[in-house]
Amino acid sequence: MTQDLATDRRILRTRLAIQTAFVSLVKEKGFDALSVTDITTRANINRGTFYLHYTDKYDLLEQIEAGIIQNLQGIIQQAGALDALDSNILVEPLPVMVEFFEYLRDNAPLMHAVLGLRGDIAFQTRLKRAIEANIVNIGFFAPMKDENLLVPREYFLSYIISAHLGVIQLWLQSGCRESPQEMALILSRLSFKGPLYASGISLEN
Amino acid sequence: MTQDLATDRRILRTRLAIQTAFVSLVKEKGFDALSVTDITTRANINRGTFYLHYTDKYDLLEQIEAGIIQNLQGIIQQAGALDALDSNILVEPLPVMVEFFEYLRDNAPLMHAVLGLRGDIAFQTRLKRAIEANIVNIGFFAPMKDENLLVPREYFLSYIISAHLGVIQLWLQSGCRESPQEMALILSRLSFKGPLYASGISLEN
DNA sequence: CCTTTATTCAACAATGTGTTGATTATTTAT
DNA sequence: ATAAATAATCAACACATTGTTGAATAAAGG
Repeated sequence: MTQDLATDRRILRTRLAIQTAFVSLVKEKGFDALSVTDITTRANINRGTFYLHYTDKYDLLEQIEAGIIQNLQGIIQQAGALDALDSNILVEPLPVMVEFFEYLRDNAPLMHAVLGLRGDIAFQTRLKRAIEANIVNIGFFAPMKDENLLVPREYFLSYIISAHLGVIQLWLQSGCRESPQEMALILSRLSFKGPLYASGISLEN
Repeated sequence: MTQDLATDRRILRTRLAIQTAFVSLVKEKGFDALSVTDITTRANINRGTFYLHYTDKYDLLEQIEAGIIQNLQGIIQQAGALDALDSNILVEPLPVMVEFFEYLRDNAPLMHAVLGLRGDIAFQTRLKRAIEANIVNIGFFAPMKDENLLVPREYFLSYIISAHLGVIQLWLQSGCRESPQEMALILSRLSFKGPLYASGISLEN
C-alpha cells in the first residue's frame, strides 16, 4: 500500500530536472548568483514544485552533497588497511584511489559544481571529515602508532587529506586529462616519499 | 589641495565599522545568510552609506580578501630561496613560515571569516594561486629541477600548498593553540620527510 | 570660518522568497 | 480500463532585500 519514497516517476523526473538545471547554473553564474526562480525556469517546472522537494537552494545543495559523500564512503569502505606496504606503491597505485578518481571523472560536472571555483567551502570541510572518519574507521592507517608520530595525529590527517583534495580539484579544473591510474600514482608518490622528495629536492643528511 | 583617498576620518570610521560588523556577522550566521541591511544595522550606519563604499556584499568581501592577500604576499617576498637545505629544517622552522602563522594568529577573527567553516571557496583558490605565484617568483623552489620530478610540477605545487592550507584551517578552527613556531615545524616535518614518514609509517625498501 | 564632502533620510521600483488554495495532470494499483 | 491517490500547475499574497534617487544634515579639513 505505501510505496518507496520517490519511486513515482513524476518525482524522479522533477528531481532530476532540478538537479541538472542546478549543476548547469552553478557552472554558469555560480551558486551565490543563482535563484530558485532561475532553477525552475531552466528546469521547466513550476516554482511551487521546487518547494515540494526542497526548502531552499541550500537544502538542494546539501542533498546533492550528501549523495556524493555516500557514494564516496562506499568506495572507501571496500578498501582494506594499509598493511601490505612495500615499494610497489610507487609503481602500482592503490585500487581504492583509482576507483575514487573514476567516480570523480564519471561525475565531473557535478563534482565541478560542488568542488570547483564556484563551489562550496562547507562541502569541502564535510567531505574532509567524512574521508577522515572513514579511513580511520577501516583502519587504513592502522600501522600508524602514536609513539612514532613526529607530528600531532590531527595535523597529519588534515595535511594529507587536504593535499589530496587540492590535487583532485586541480585535476577536475584542468579537465581530467590524466587517467585515474596516473592520478592515484601521483598521489602515492607525493605521500609516501614526501612532496619535496617527489619534486626532486633532496635533504643533505 | 587633493588629499589621499580615505584619510577623511569619516571614511575610515565608516569602513572600519562595516568591516567589523561584517566579520562578526559572518561568524554568527555565515556569509550567505547575511544581508547588507544586517551589516549596516550592526554597524550603525545608514544603508545608503554602504553603497557609497561597496557595490554589494561580494565587493566588500573581495576588498577584505585583497587586503589579506597583499599582506601575506609581503611576508613571502621577504623570504629567500630554499638554497640552504639541511636537516636543521626538521628542528628549526623556516622564519617565513613563522611570520606567516603570526599574521594569521594576529588576525584570527578575520581569517576565520574568510577561511573558516563559513568562509569563501573562491578566496581559498585565489590565496593558493597567489602563494604559488609568489613562491615560484622568488625562486623558493629553485633547487627543483624538471628532470628530477617524479610527478608533474603543477600537482606537486597544488599538493603542498593545499596541504599547508588545510593544516592552517585546522589550526584556526581549533583556536590557534600551538605556537607559530610549533606549526611551522610541523609543516616542515610533514613536507620534507613526507607525511607518511612523519606519521611513523615506514616503507620497506 | 567656510568650503567640501561624507552621511542621513525617505521614498521608489524591481526582484526574489516562501506559502496558500483550487485546479489539472499523471501515476499507480486494482 | 478505471478509480483513487498524489504530484504538478497556476495565480495570488505578504514580506524582505536590493540598488538608486534627490534633498537635507552633519562633520571634516584647510
